[in-house]
Amino acid sequence: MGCFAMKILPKEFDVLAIERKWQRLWEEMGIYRFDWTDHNRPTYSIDTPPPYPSGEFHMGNVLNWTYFDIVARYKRMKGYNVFFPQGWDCHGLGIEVQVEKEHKIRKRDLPPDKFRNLCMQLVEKYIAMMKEGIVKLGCSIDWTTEYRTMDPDYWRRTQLSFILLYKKGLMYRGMHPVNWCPRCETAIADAEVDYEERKGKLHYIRFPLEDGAHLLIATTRPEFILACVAVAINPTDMRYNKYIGKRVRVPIADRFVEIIPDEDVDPSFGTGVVMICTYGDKEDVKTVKRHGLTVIPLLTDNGRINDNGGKYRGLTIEEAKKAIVKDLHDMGLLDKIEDVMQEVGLCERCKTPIEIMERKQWFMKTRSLTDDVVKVANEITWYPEHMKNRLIDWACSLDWDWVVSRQRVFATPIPVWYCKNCNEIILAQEDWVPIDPKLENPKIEKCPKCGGNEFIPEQDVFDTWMDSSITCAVHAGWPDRHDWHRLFPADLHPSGVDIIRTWAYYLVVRHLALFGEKPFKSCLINGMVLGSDGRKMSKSLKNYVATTEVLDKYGADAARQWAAGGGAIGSDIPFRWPDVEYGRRFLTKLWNAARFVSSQLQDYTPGGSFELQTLDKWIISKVEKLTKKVNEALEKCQFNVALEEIRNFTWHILCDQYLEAVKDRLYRPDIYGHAKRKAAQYTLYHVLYRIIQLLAPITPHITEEIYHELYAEYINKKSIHLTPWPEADESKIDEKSEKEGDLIAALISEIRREKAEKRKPLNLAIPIVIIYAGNGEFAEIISRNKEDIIGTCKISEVEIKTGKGEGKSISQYPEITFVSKYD
RNA sequence: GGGCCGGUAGUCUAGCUCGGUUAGGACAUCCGCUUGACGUGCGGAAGGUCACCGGUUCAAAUCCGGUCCGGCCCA
Repeated sequence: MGCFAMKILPKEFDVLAIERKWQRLWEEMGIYRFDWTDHNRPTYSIDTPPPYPSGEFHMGNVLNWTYFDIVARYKRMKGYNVFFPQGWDCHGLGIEVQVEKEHKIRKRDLPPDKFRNLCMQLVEKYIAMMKEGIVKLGCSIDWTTEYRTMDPDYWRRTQLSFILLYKKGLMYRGMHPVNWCPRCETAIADAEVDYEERKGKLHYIRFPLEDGAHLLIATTRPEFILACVAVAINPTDMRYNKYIGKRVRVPIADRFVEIIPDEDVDPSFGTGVVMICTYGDKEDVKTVKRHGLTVIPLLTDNGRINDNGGKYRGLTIEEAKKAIVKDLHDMGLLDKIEDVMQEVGLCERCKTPIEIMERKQWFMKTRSLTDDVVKVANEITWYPEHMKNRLIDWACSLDWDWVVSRQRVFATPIPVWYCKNCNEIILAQEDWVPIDPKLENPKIEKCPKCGGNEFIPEQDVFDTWMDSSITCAVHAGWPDRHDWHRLFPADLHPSGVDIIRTWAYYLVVRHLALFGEKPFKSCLINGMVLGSDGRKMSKSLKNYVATTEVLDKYGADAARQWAAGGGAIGSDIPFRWPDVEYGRRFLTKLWNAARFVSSQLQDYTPGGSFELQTLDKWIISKVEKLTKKVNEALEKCQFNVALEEIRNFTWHILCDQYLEAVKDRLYRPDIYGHAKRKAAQYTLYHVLYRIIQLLAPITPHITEEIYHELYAEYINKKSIHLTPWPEADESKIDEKSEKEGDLIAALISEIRREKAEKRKPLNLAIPIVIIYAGNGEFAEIISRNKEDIIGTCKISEVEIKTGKGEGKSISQYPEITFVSKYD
């Protein structure tokens, strides 16, 4: 090994410039690309959730991306061939709603391809913004994998997966009640419904019995009286069960319906008598199904009363409610109106109250897979573990199959036609996709059933989750690569605590249905980012902090420390400027420590002979233990633990204690000898290298910069992120030296502390220090290490006595005391 | 109503899995110091009934039961 020249780090360093430089160089070097040709290293694949580009890359994204970028970098250094893709989940109602607002149009006002183009333009704008955020955060993404779900090459896969599931009998078309947004005019899934507590009104209405008496029913939705198909009471309710089987007349609708028993009726709510309508709420759906009642559709797609509403036809729901309440009142059938709190289902995207409607829709048979979902959820490793309950609880609570069709525009087309003559479903063949049935006919001459040759394209499109719930297979290369099982199941799926019921659930159910396998082996959950006031961060609460504000002020390495250290994974993390500032101060501290090392190692060459001193062995032993702890923490995704260990070690053990203690040895080899200087150089060289390696996954930029200035030439890897991850070397763990070193460090601190307390400058020489070691063993240790003590504390003359004596005692070592004489 | 999570100095948080240090840290506050890496620093001080009640134990922030409060998700 020849001489190598370590550069002296400059005093000033521009964090943002360093970060931008490495972000550019990493991409140029292509060091984060997955190597398909490498069959030696084990693979590690991350199922990066493609974000929905509908705004900027916010602090919630920062938290999430930091988490799995740490994992990616850690695994890469551990020797894995890491696959870290990035896509964009483009389709969806959110973008459509934004385009409608921005251009003040409705989706039906334009031809579908024109509307689609407006959506794509908006998505591209947001992708550019979010991509900039991801790059600025320093994520080690393989950008050659970038994809957009709105590209036909992606929807080819969505369509293919549909065809395969249809052939397996897991997709069907049918009339079933679905959640319907009357503003967006589309079906939506359970997962897309938000619930909000609102004040409603409970109307008490008289329903005449045939014998002239009447039953008083209570309802929050009197307008649905038009679609009343039965009146239900609890069979155990002694007040009413004599009426079971009798008929009542429905006012307004002027029709007789049966009084039926239903155990779900709560006798204590309202009057204990409820009207069953098609459909006022989800309960109605169950009751109608249980009793085989007829369905009277009442609403049009845009939420107005339809032909079944008689004279109320054409009114909006609200208008109809008003009119009907008035008419009931005029007829003397309205007893009273009370305020009541009720849960209202809202469209997640536009906050319009949803309705329940029956339309022909496509469904996936998800409920038949629930047992398998539960089984797989138990096989997956969850970080933190209790999060698996969320998936299991959700899967078991689903009442309905997943409605996968949407009456929208900006989405993957459902690759199906219907024979105009016999209504036969014509499913696209596997080699026809991607295909938009609205633009192309099926590639067959005639209907296989009736021979008809005219086809009606399916107008509906897929739920966006149909695109994003096959990413594990798509990332792995399905269906184009024969070897896609190399990366499937994915090793890690990262997810937010709020989307376990959607993203994680749909991924599991789709991949199970398609391939009979779990999509990912482990699932890493991030909590929500809260504002500094402790509430969920949001623009409307005015506690929002933009990512660029943070990154441009303190840089990515500081922001990543907030994300990694702000709290445990899975728990909500408040955004705190002080955390980011502390992160930045740590970077400065690390830089200065590295600068000191670089200045002291100018003449250092690895090799040669020297003997490690107690404090050298002490810190080397401690850094091995640190390595062990960081390894254990990262294996469990305890990023906050790992970061805290490294920071405390760096700041206090290395900087405050070791560096101070060896300065004199480094500065004055003429007194202490060159071998002892070299021992300190060797120690600094190794300890600093170990620290920047352990820190590299969390703060990738500054560690890369220090690596290149100090180590690259010798280590001979073009990036610290390509160096092999350090494993703890047990042979260097040396309890005896640690014990001795702890004593020396404590003694030094105490002498310096006393000097400070006496208001003396630290560099002032102390003429005499007398140490009473308390026993022979301590005396021996202290005398063996007295040079470090003398040098660090600037002591002219030290006397070490074996017995107990007067003076100030040393914290943790009550038997040791010392006296400093300044006069 | 159900499930899950949480309640630790002025604020935020670690520790709780597997009981035993003086309950660790950050920010803020106060006092002191220009020290041949760093004043973006260093040294020091003050600040806590670990929500409450009970149990297990030689020993509980940690384990168990209950209560109260908050959050999230669901009905």
